[in-house]
Amino acid sequence: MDERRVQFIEAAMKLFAEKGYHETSIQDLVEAWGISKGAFYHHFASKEDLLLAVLRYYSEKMVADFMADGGEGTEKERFVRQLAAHFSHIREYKDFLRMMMSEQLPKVNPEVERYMFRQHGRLFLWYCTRLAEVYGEEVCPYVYDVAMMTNGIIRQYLFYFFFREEAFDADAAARFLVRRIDAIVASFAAGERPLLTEEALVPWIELEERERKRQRERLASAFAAVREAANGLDPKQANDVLEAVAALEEEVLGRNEPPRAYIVEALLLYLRHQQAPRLASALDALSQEMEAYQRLNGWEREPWKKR
Amino acid sequence: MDERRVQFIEAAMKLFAEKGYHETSIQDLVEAWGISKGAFYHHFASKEDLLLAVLRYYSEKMVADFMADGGEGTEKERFVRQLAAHFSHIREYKDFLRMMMSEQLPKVNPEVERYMFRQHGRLFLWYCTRLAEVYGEEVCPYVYDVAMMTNGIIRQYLFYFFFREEAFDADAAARFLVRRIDAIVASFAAGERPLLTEEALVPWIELEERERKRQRERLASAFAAVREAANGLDPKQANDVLEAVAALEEEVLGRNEPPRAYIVEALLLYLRHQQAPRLASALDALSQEMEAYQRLNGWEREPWKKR
DNA sequence: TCAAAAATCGACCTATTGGTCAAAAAAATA
DNA sequence: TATTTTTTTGACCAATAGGTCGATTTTTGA
Repeated sequence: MDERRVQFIEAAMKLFAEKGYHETSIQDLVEAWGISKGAFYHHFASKEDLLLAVLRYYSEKMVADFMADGGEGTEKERFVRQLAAHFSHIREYKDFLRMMMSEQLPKVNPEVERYMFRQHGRLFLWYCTRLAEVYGEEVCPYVYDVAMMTNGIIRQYLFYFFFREEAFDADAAARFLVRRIDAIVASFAAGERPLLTEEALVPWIELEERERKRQRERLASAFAAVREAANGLDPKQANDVLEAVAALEEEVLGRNEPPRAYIVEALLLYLRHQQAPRLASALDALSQEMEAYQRLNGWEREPWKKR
Repeated sequence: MDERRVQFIEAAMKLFAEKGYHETSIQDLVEAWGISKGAFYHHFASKEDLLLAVLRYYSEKMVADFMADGGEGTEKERFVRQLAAHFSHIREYKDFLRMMMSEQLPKVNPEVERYMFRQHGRLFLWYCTRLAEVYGEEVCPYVYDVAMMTNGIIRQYLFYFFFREEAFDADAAARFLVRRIDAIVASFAAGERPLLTEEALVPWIELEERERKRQRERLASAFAAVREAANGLDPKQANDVLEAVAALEEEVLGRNEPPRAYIVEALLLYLRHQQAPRLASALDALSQEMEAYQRLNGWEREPWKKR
């Protein structure tokens, strides 16, 4: 990522954590960074865009770090090491955690909310699979409960860890907490019924996933509608249009990366230039669906560039 | 409390939970409630005042409800019943919890922050004493750890409980969770060292308490300074002043309730009317300390009334 | 019944905010 | 060196926010 942007993101996070998102004006940001307002808007499309970038940057960094390989040894040893690493890195994420846990996550932007929600689910699922690996098959019926409790316990301790000033032994803490989790796991022995079941959780943690799938279908049918509309054209033109549509579909649905804006825009422009009213309205619908699809996938849109 | 005010508070919480504090303008509030802006400012001194009132109202209600007597039976049975009651009332506090847990607690006002922090500590201490009662003396060395985990687990489950639509068996959930806590408690058998010790926690949970004590001392010395200054006056006047000061001290420090503003103001006015420069500056210092003291005690100031 | 007090109204004010833009400076490219 | 592109500037803008205030209506209480 643009190095300059990273610097800005880190400085912004500091301010956000100190004063809160809403209370930090762009003027503040710009002064702290020693540049002008115009320059700010050269790097970020809006204040919300900055917030999203900040959240993305830290969240991604932290989750990746959390999920890093724990090295050699048994699964449990690795798990302990993963936790310990996370605890000892906590100071790096202090600002981020403070923002996330103790105060506000602005409701300003549904995109932000959705993104954080998804991250939450991602972490939870990671706990589930990791705990299954550590404790083997016996834990599986209760894995959601164990993951829920593990998550809760760790969150709570994290909350404490950065309120305390002195250093602490992250390794000992991790071992200590895992021993508690051992006890929780062991307590399920007697064929007890779990509180959380997969079916009860699926709508919660996979709400996003499902929504994305549905949007994908909607998008596909928008493509179909454009193809349909192309039938009304003369054969030569129809052929051109269909090829362009195919390319567009490939760009948007065929790859696992964010579609390249210039390709999408170029193809749309080309298609719009085919003078055909029926095509035009189908294209409007299509571009709307494409936008929704990208938003749902949390693909970062490039900051707006003047030309 | 003013019934009208309560209605307003509840309506406001709904809006805050839906749209977020910052995104809810006074215009929105006023429209939702069907009154005018002027009327709003008749009931609340400012938007922040409203927020504080809202937070206070719900927090107090919820904590009180949580800490309600659990009825008959062994301590553990009562504890389970307390938890179950809390779980089943959750829908009443949905808005509040959503605001507190999943998203924003606006950083707008240090008073708000301090208040919520204190509530947090209060709940934690409640867990500590309650767990000690339930599990007896053996748990005492680990009670802070157990409380921390209990708190974490319950928070996390609460978070889940109100994302789920269907009803659930609060009683079963409480019993289920307490069984896990049993296991955690049992796991400490082997004379293990706790992670959290009282001395490590005291600065955290009693930071407020200590600060309040210190402020009390500062206030007392401000009173002493005024008395000192009164010595320079002629005997008759000095006597009047000393009596007024004593009355003021009684009002502010002697009772366990918020001092009545009109008494404090009247006495200050009276004292200020004694033409004595040395007294005046001591009085300035005093009124400042009094304000700080009240703020620290979280005493709600009456909404400003026009006269 | 009537005057005093409380509650309500809504036009109005000021300050600030996020955001724009034409022009200038700096950097990159040829 | 000349020219194009990127980056930066800061005055400017419209919108909106929280908040005020004198006038008006409603309620209270004797």
